[in-house]
Amino acid sequence: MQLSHLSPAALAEELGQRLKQARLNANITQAELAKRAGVSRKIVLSAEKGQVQLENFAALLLALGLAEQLNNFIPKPQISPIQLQKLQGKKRERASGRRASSSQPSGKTDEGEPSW
Amino acid sequence: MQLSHLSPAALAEELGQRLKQARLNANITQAELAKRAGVSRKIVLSAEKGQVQLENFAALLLALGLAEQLNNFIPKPQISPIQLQKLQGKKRERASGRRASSSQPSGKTDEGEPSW
DNA sequence: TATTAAAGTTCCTAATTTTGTACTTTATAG
DNA sequence: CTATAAAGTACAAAATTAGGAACTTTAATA
Repeated sequence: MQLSHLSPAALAEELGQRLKQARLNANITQAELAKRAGVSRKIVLSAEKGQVQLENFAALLLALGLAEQLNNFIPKPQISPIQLQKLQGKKRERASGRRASSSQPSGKTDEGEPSW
Repeated sequence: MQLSHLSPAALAEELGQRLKQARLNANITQAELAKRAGVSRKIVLSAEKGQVQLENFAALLLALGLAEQLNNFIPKPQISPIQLQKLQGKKRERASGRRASSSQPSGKTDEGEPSW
């Protein structure tokens, strides 16, 4: 499945469905999960539709024992190669962006180096 | 890092920080990311603190090209072994829970089979 | 097929988030 | 060190979500 081709809403919904499947695999009810996660049943209900606050979603993942898997998702931030190059000592805390050196206020603002 | 030992709030916050690091690695500003994702800059700001609606978080992931990685996180739901056993034909849409067969309305409600 | 508990819907209120603009602080290029 | 743009804060209004209880629908067991 191509998650990257989905709309934000569709992607959130997909995540909700996967959460639901995980709950069913564990064979626990929405009410039980809600209790374990310390949230209302309504949260579980809407979370499975993809409409939740990240923190509540996190609570549900924890309650289902799925938290560790998040490491595979967004791995602990690594300094990108491009940065390693530029940065001498300290780590970046802001995006760079070219200076208004003198003239040529070209249209494009970014898109210099692709991500990582 | 032991994500499973964190509180829901702390876990959400950790995810926000990782999102931020990913943005910095791509070297784009909050404003740029907001524009690309079609959300307000404030969303980016609070998302990096872990306070966002899942859908907005999804929008940011998409804008950063991190969506595919979600497959590693909550993999496409698989039917659990326990289910494969029980289910003959159709797939489960509700958690089971024992019936009130006759008497013994014991205290415990679930916790029969551990997850998967 | 009948029973019954899980899941989904509804309503109103309370709480929180999101928007948008403006201003302050601060990292970083030069 | 200085200039400047990125990041963070603040505030009021608008929008959305969350809480809680009650009620309806429906999957799954026996």
